[in-house]
Amino acid sequence: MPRRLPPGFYRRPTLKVAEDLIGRVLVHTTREGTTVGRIVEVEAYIGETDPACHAAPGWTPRNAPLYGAPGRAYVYLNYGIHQLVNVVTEPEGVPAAILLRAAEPLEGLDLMRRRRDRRGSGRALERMELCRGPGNLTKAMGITLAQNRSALDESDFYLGDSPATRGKDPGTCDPTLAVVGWSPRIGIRVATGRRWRCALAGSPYVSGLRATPAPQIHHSSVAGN
DNA sequence: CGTTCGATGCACT
DNA sequence: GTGCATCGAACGT
Repeated sequence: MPRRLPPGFYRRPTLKVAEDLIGRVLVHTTREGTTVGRIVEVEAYIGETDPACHAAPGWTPRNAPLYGAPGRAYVYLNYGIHQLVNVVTEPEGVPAAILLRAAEPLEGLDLMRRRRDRRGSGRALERMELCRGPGNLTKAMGITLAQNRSALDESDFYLGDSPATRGKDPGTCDPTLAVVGWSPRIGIRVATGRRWRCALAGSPYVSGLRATPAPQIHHSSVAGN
């Protein structure tokens, strides 16, 4: 079993946490079973001065989790349909979070398919499609608004150290060796100059491959643990 | 390939 | 009333 990342992991500069998150595993256990995915794509939303951050208008009941303790989940409803999951970063009081956008499915693929399966017609989803995109990821992993504010060091869903395996599939690797690229965040019309989307270079599990410019490779090896 | 567009719910003005 | 940190079906080329 993966080891949970401690709250201190999240109580750091958000861009650093974002980079460190690539290659970690997301685990969620429910009555239905356990699903595990390796994080390959995230986006940072930092502070009231970031116009794309939900904290831009200042504190509200909705965005309150952003101002709370790091290492907790911020889940919200998007477009009335999709539930998007973030992890809160920075010291308490600094509103910032990281949106989980895509993962490489590792365990519980059948359960993911059942959760994703759109009613009626449809071929079986490929592994690559199960957790690609923030709305798809939460659906496949069974994450809902019920997880809002939950503490990842004691919740039944959490982020952890990745298994030691690496390099079996294209674009997969250990977080201590992850080569990441930075690009503009997807789906927003403001602050497009901020390249705060971080993805595992070359991963086929990343979303928006057609829609966005290739991530800029800037670096690097991330200090593990 | 590509682009458009409807579904859908809620926070905030 | 407006505008989303989206998705995928349905079309056009």
